Amino acid sequence: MARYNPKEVEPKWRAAWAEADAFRAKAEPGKPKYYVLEMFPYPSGRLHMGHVRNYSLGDVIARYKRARGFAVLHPMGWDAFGLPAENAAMERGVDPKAWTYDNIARMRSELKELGLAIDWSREFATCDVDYYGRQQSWFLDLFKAGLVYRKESVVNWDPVDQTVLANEQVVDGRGWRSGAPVEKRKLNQWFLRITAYADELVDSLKTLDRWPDKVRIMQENWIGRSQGLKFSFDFAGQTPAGFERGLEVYTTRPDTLFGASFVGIAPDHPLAEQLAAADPNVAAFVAECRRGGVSEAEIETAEKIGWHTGFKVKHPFDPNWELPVYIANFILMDYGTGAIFACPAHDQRDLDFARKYGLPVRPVVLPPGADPATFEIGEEAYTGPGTIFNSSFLDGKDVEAAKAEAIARIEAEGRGQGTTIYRLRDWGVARQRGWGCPIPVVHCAKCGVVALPKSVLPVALPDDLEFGKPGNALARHPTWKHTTCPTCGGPAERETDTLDTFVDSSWYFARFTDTEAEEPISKAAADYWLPVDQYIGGIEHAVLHLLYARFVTKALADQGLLSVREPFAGLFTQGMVTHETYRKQNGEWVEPREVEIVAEGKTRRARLVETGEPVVIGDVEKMSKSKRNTVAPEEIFEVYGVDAARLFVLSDSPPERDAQWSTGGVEGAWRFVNRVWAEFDSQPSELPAAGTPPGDKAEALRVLTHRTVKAVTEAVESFRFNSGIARLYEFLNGLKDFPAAGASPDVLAARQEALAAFARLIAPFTPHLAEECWSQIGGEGLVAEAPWPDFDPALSQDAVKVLPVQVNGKRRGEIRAPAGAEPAEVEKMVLDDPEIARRLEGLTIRKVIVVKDRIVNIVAA
RNA sequence: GCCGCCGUAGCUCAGUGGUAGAGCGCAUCCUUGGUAAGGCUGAGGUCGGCAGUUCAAUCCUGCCCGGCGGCACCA
Repeated sequence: MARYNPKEVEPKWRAAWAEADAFRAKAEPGKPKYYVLEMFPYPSGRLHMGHVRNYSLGDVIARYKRARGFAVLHPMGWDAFGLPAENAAMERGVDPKAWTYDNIARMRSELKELGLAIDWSREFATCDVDYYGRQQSWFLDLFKAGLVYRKESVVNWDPVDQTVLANEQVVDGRGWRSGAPVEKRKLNQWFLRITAYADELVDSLKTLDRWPDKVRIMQENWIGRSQGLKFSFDFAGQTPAGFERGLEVYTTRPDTLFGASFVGIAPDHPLAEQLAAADPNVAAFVAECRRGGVSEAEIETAEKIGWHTGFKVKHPFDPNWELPVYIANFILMDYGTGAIFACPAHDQRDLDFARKYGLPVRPVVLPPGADPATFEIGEEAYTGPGTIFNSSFLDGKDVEAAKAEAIARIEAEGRGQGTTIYRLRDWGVARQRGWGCPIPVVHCAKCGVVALPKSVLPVALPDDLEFGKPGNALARHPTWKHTTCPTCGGPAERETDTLDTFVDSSWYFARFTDTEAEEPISKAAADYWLPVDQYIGGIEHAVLHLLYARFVTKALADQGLLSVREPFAGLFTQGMVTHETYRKQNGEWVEPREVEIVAEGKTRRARLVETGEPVVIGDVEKMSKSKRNTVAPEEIFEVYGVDAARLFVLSDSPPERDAQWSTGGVEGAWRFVNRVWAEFDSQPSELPAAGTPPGDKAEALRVLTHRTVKAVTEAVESFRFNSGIARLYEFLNGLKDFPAAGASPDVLAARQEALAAFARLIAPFTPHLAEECWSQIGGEGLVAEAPWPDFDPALSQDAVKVLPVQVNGKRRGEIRAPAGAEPAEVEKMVLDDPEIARRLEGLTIRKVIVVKDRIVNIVAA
């Protein structure tokens, strides 16, 4: 008997797939198409377990859909621009371009080793000039359409990475990559007008029914649409300079206008700045407001503080009612108008503030069932539904009706307007970095900012950028930026900012549909393949990449480059790969490979392989370099083969949850691979002639086979790969009851059927093993090109059912009945059964419940 | 605070309105020409807690407890 040797078997089949060009995507009209895509990797240099999991998941889908007769597109590329290359350049003096392409070469070979059913002919990297040049082309289209603009604004500046960050890239006030506290800087910046699509980005989330709710909710929160009212207060008495037209505020609660107590402005509101310039005390207060931290915890606990400006405004519905104007630290300049009217009774923040400064608290929304005479607000604002009272013409209305009425009244008086506002900001896309896609515009002293004509594209990066020191290598290049203005022919300077790498990844899926096309996107190919039917990646991109890609798709559709308005019809967010952590007594982290686990009874202890020094087993955490709890895929491939690694990572947990890597687990998968092979190896090549009628035993095996096909098919369809694999384990265990040695001809034939199904069922998970097994039993061609097995519904269930019999809900016996037996018939069988009868002695039968093919319950007393 | 997910064997996880399952680990035994291995058998579970619906609840409903994730001074 030959031992299974993945080191020989696996490369052999990869070569066979390449030889057959098995995974080339071909648009075939009349055949249903399926586009499966995993988020493409950043070429950091090494494949990690997260990649193994991500791409194995996608590969299961790709192989399964192919077996199901779909024309499948499953491509691979590289998200190749970005800072790590520049950092490597600075640290090690290498060229970012060479570094990146070297990494790509290494990772490509590692990915190929995984045996993925990928059409490698479509591979590209975003740093290929063929790619980013075409990105510049559609960037110019958006420019022309007014979706790109430049403005001076306060931006997030990452002092470590020395670049601007988009709002989405600032997490808890820190740069998402560097972790450095972000500074505010006023810069000329390039923006993409994502807010023009805010409504559609929210509204069409509803159509993405194959996206996780979680991601849709996160995007909805991020866009943060709210309907409300913008209106102006007139000043009473003294009017500050520049505010002759009043003080504009935004509110979502115009129904509570009669509960107004004061008006608040943000510390960096123009009025506050004006006052601060004139009065050092105000300036000191504003400075104090700014000192507050930016983290959630700090904001949470920050006390509300205010400064009474001395100004007063008139209530819009009662000119004799005057409200004081405060500068308050809890008001944000970059939301709404940076000014609010406060209704303490129905807003907690306003209430905290009002209590502190002794301002009136007047309830105007009466909760259902409350008595208007006695209803009072304590330390908790009432924000629920109710009936408006104490509110003149709004009295008696519910909250929604009162909102509409208040807005109508304000609009009629010309004081303001019902408005929808968003938390979403336009996307700042310029980065002051050299290793990125150049923005195709020039600055001309005479003509200003001039977009280049498409005829001069691509604007390629120079090959001799100098990355040895911090800052923008493109800006300091001696000659690159000097050019001529396409409008006037005079001297001009190229824009030296490059595009955010999220721009690169916002359309790559469309380019994959035809990587040869002259134009950025081949309309015909995109129309055939898009949208991506199944997109797979990490949850960390829920509001970054996934939002940008949706926006760019819509914008490109409006420029006529695409037909779809949503790029990803189905989204799956997979969990992370985790591992136990280990530390020495001195607290130093230790890698799993340096540790051996010893079981002492039921407790596990760890020690260093080298010295035997005891090691503390810590928490299970995401594999990371800092905790040193990583396991290198190539070392696993070397020992157990690729299939065992794939199998384990797919079988360990549901794909959306974290998977915990363990040596024991991968060893279990490896043993499974060997047992599968042994089972196939034991099948004789001489088989009985077809048509041998199956006896009971053969029939039982056929039932097992067909049930397994059904269960695995359903599991794969619903992304429960781990369940599917669990069924395959059970299938293999079940096969042991039907050994080839000494089997009768009919059983041997049933075994052949079982194995033929088995090879095809494991093909998406362990493709190399599947080929070897398929070939062993004389399967035709490659299993990668074989159709998915069908199941016979009649065989996927038993002919004879074992029905448990309960008496008063407790199991008291069982009977065997033909499948589909009628309740009356079953009842008779049960009551005739001597064992059951014994159980019922002395009891009166009240009721007999027969659930067809399931169970019988006798209620007796 | 709001929203979402999770709680089943020692561990990692399947599963189902009716009989509780896999891998790993553990124990017993077998094999010793698959051997830095393989196989047989087995033990181990109030299915987080309480209540409700039901003939019957691990599963449905409600409340509670515990863990994880996202959002949040957004007017």
